[in-house]
Amino acid sequence: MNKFIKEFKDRDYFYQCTDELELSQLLDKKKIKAYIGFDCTAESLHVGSLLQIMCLRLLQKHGHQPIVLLGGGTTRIGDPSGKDQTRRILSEKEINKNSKNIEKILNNFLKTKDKKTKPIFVNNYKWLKDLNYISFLRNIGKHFTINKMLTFESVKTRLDREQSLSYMEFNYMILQAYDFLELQKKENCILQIGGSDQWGNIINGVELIKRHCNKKVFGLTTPLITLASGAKMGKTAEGAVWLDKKLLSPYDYWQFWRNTDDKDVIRFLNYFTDIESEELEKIKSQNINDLKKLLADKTTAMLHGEKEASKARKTAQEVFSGHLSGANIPSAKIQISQIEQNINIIDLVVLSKLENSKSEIRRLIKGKAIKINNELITDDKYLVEKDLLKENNLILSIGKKRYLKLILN
RNA sequence: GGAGGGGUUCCAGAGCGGUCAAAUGGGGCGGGCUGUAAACCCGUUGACUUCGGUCUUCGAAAGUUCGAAUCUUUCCCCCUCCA
Repeated sequence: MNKFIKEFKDRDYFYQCTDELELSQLLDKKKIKAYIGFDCTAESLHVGSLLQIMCLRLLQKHGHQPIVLLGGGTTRIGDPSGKDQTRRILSEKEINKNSKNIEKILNNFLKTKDKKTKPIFVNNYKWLKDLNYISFLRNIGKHFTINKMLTFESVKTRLDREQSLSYMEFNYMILQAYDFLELQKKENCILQIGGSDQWGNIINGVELIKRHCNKKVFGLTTPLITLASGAKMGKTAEGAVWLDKKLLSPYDYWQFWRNTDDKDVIRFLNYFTDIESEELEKIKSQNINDLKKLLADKTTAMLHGEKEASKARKTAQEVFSGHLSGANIPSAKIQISQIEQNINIIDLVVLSKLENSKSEIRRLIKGKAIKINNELITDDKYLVEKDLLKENNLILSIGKKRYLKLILN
């Protein structure tokens, strides 16, 4: 078996392939270009896309060149797969902004000095925006039968539930197939990878290319990753686990991985780090908490860099050791003009922006959650002395996980 | 086109003239236990408060009433069944 395919399987990225044997043989013979599409519905990617990103990294590792397709054009249509309702249509401006940001994030993971595996970024808006309707129907549309399109899962579920599926969305799969065709012609791309929900769309592309230019290309899908709790990877109740430090700080990202369920740790080390399987085999019986730290270090470094990862680790060490020196605690500056003499604890918390509802802060105080320099505050009328603030070593904490050093400015 | 059912707080879902800031479950948050995990237990979950209360919420608007999430009217949106 080809090495890329082997590792792809060892890491459990494998779900389905259009022709595994032939693809494997082809990969043995030459280096290829493969693509994954990312839609631009949100301003950033979240960990739900991480497995896809890991696939691109794996391609690079084995000397193949990844193509990142930004769905600037298709996002204007909206993929009905896995959606039971039409998505909100985004404005052109939003989509452009999103695609730029997503490109930046992906580049964090994929940047390399090796020219041969340097990621190629393309935006399908480039070729979709000027499509001529008549010629598109004649050249591309003729290869699709409605009979077949109606059998696709994404279409079927909508129709079964009598939920409307607009003609616009119905066309999505044709456009995605057309993307593959374009990439095949322009870049000689011969493989599309995607999540298992993309299988139908991928197949369409493979078939279109076969009919249109009588060429054989391949599709490969990854399984849907779920947490031990059964929840989908990527979204928590507070929101998505973003891969953008403006939306989720490196520290919080590190914490996300540090708090992985015991049952998921080995699996995730395999999925989301570059640790080789022999290596993983050796370390997997180590202390579970050390493994979680390793997972957090590796994943954070991959996205935000080594520096941020070790910073996050140090912060965590200080916060959870119980010995606060303040050296590694995140800090916030407070305008001196906002502080008149001594300040009420509630107002101080609001100023710190750790929490902005005064009712909530009162509740937290009642619930023994708020501390100043590790001293529990039990009275919501407690006054914090201004002098204490002046010394710049006042550490405010809420619960066990939220800490902030306040600095007078 | 015909008949019916519904829109409730983060989500699901009760309430159907006052005792409703609204049951219950999930989720979140906080506390306990522990290992920053899981499981479990407890508390809490609209905002503001001088802790007496005050203000804003039950699709939208108008109305009936001392009093409306609950009744009436209009509008908007969803769903189910039949053609």
